[in-house]
Amino acid sequence: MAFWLLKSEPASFSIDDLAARPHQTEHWDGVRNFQARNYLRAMAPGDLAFFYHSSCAVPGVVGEVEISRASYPDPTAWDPGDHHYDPRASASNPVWSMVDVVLRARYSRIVTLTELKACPAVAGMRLLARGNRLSVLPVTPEEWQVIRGLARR
DNA sequence: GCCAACGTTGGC
DNA sequence: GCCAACGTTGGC
Repeated sequence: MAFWLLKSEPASFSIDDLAARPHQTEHWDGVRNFQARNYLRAMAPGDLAFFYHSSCAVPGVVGEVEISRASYPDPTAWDPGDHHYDPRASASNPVWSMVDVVLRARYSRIVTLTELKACPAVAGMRLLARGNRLSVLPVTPEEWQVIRGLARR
């Protein structure tokens, strides 16, 4: 079982939006970066991921989701009306993948990016690497425990 | 709104 | 295969 971090802009899709979904589940679609896609493909049902709010007033980890379905073709890639349409993709050549997630925890407070930067125990995490822009990132078991602990403070 | 960092594209 | 141009991400 592995740990991950999923970024989302709350103006587009927030953890509150996920909480409001039927069964609190959602397709994690629209990823159009190959490295991020490969991480999606490495996910297994039962894996856990932090839900991270980016490009907003207070960026940070706001909760946890569980991967409820392993990766499968992302049909938004060959929908010409979709914002993430990719002309290379088709039903026979999907190119892009997505997973399903289900909400597992909504933290009572945000573990802010500022706080993570100030925490030596997670100084090496991928999220904090210089110039990092990936929307799907691996998290180590140690980082998972530390951040989860911060959430309870 | 600015800017640094990065991935992708396309000319050569 | 190189590299400049461009688009995107995301913090500030």
